[in-house]
Amino acid sequence: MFSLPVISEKTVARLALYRRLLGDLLSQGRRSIYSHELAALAKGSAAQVRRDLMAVGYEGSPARGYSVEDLIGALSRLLDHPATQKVALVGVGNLGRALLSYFAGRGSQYSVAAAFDADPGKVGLAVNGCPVYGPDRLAEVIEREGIEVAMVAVPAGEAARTVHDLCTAGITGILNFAPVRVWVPEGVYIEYLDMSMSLERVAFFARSKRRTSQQDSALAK
Amino acid sequence: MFSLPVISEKTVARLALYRRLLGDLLSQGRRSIYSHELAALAKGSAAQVRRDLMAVGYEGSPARGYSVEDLIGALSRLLDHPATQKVALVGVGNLGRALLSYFAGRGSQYSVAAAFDADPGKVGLAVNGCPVYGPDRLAEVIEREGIEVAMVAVPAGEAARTVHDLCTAGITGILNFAPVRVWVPEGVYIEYLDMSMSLERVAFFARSKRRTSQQDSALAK
DNA sequence: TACTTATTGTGAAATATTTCACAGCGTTAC
DNA sequence: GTAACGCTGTGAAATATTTCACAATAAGTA
Ligand SMILES: NC(=O)c1ccc[n+]([C@@H]2O[C@H](COP(=O)([O-])OP(=O)(O)OC[C@H]3O[C@@H](n4cnc5c(N)ncnc54)[C@H](O)[C@@H]3O)[C@@H](O)[C@H]2O)c1
Ligand SMILES: NC(=O)c1ccc[n+]([C@@H]2O[C@H](COP(=O)([O-])OP(=O)(O)OC[C@H]3O[C@@H](n4cnc5c(N)ncnc54)[C@H](O)[C@@H]3O)[C@@H](O)[C@H]2O)c1
Repeated sequence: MFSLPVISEKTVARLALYRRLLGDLLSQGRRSIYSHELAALAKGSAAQVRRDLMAVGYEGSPARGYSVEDLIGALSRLLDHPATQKVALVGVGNLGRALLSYFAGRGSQYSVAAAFDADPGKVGLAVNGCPVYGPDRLAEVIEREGIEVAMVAVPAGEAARTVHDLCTAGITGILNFAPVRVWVPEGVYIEYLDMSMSLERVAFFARSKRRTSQQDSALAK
Repeated sequence: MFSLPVISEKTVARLALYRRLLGDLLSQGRRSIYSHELAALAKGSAAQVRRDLMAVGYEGSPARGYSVEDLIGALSRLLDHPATQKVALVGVGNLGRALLSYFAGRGSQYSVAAAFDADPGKVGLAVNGCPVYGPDRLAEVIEREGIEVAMVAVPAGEAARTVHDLCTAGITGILNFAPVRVWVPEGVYIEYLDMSMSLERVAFFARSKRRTSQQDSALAK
């Protein structure tokens, strides 16, 4: 039993990416892989891959590299909850429905066990197999199901209240799709997934790319 | 006419956030703001805000801070295209439809001018005011509309082909929602918006939070 | 067996990012 | 008028992250 070496947010993001890439590789029948190969897939450097994997505790062999299967296992032990983790969704609108279909579809580590919506017409339905409750039952259902992580897809004006209620109900991790920053207490991790800001970033760098690179001919192939 | 001081990806992300926060502020009637106030909203430091704003070229006054309105203008001149920018969407499924409703709804800088889907039953429809074309018309429509940025929401297996076609059609910025890494030529900027990886990150840090902090009582309020 | 080769794990260097700290400057108060 | 205040812009220090470089090592070869 030893304390985690404090893994940086950036490293966790890359470890999750490695696992995804390794999963593809495994399904293609690949048994082992070298750091420089994984680096090429992840668009990073071999040294970075090795450095990141130090945090995981899994060791490869100089001759064979890393066992794809074992490395996925080691990453999963680090990244995943021991049991399949239940997730809540608040806001079953256009985005919420897409999320339900996405997370229902795949045999994922995560299952959306409860959804909440203020629209009485939606309460009581089951969307993609997930029951929809009224927001008044938030605390009760979250406690009963043992849910610790939630996704927020309510209108921007409702997000602050929703996030506060989730924190009160004992949630410790929140993925917020509403384009507003909200306060959370110590001990709660919140991440913002803001699609328009992503699009702004893409548009910005698209323009600077265009300005600085003439070699679009690389496409010729 | 002077060359941009090469703004880092992280800085651009924060500048976009500042603009969003300033927009909220402006609509609340706020006229000016100090770096430490903006920092508090953005969960950063005052020094970081000032450093970031150096890249924008806008200067505040020691007495009044920054004019909210003028700063939004300066950020927009840096971040935005001179004209409202047209965006393409490929894949009008569950996620694609949500995106169309989202970007149609707001008087955004970005307008989704064309959508593409392989399903013949969807071709010819207008979803949220956006026409849906067949994938065979990708190059033609993108050229005609002068589109430079695209969002990809097709199934994972189709993403590589779709991205390649977009690059060939002259797109220089791509926001990819499909959970696969794909190759793009020099001169094209691609960003991955991977929701399951975001959720994994949230679940991971939710657990480490829980382990390290007892002061959930901060919620008491 | 001994030699060759290619890779890993990691200390140390290099680089990128963030924070510190303070000179300089409008504004306000007297 | 001028002193005091609290801010901005920025060089320099501190910190975080990435890359370099190499000893250690396992496998293949003869
Ligand atoms: N649609 C997208 O693709 C998209 C993209 C990026 C961001 N977003 C953001 O995600 C959020 C949801 O977007 P949407 O398009 O699904 O909106 P939507 O209006 O279609 O859905 C919002 C849902 O939230 C429910 N709701 C409202 N208040 C609630 C409350 N207090 N508790 C529980 N449920 C409540 C409504 O009944 C509705 O079903 C918005 O903040 C939006 O800005 C959406
Ligand atoms: N639904 C979500 O909330 C969600 C969340 C995260 C990621 N994603 C990813 O986004 C992508 C789309 O998800 P979805 O739920 O909308 O799937 P979906 O199956 O509902 O929609 C996919 C759409 O793409 C179209 N399509 C297929 N091949 C095409 C091609 N070659 N050219 C143009 N159109 C094509 C299909 O006709 C369909 O309309 C997937 O890669 C998925 O993994 C979805």
